[in-house]
Amino acid sequence: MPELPEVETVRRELAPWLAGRRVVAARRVEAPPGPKYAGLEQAAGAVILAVARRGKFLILPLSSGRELIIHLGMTGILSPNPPARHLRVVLGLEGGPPNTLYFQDARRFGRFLVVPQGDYRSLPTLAQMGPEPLEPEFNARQLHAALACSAMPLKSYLLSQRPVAGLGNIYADEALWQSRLHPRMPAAQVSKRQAGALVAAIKAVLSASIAAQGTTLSDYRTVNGQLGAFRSQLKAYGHAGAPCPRCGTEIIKITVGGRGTYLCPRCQRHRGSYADA
DNA sequence: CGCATTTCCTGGTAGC
DNA sequence: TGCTACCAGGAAATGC
Repeated sequence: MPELPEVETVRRELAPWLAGRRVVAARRVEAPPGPKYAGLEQAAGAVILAVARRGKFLILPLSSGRELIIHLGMTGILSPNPPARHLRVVLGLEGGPPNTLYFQDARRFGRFLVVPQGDYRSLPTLAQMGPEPLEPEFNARQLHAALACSAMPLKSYLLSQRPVAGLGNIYADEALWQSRLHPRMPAAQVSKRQAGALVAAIKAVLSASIAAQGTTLSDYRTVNGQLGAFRSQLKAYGHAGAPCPRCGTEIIKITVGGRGTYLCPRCQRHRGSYADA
């Protein structure tokens, strides 16, 4: 599932290819009209000025004063080669090959739409998004203050994208394991010191995954069609029944906010009554 | 307003 | 083998 490291990997591959190119055609394929592809056709005729990223969203400013917004959802794949199935969008580009961008999305959770620059009224998560985790603005002071105003379980609040951008189920679990924090701990109970540990863990795990071109569990591919190699470095996610790499206790799987959640019940304890089952 | 629940969608897999 | 049932999950919509 594409989270920040996967989207950043895709962004780095797309940028040298797409920046400065004019879009000559933009059309939906095998996908019903709707908000997930709103205004897509408006991309035609405009030049792509840059390929940026905010959290898990790709943002491509256009010369027309609008922005092309792409979210890969769970199974979205961008490629210069046509997919065998589940093609949703084709973007034709001016100039020599490769000059076609294909968007494949089996489960249709992805988005590919055009909005006026900065107008994120149809994208509330993007509009309320917290700081980029790899920027200096994301630090212990900032995170501690952001967490202080939420009664949600820590992991659930991280997934909301409001305290920090870009974390999904995999990297939230990995960062919480690394910083030894329990995912069910109320966000507001995180101390300044714990916030510092969590900031360091988030920066470390995301940086390491970007260096490995992300994590492929099943669907994710880079634009070049390669697999992300970070899977072998996961410590907690997907490791139920395996020994914790730090203490040897069995990693367990619980549900937090409806999401499958992996943790070490020994390393990630906290005061209070948050049972692990 | 804030948080919880439901919805979208289909490949993969467990169970029979 | 082939069928049904159910799970996975990011973000939006809906409910309370």
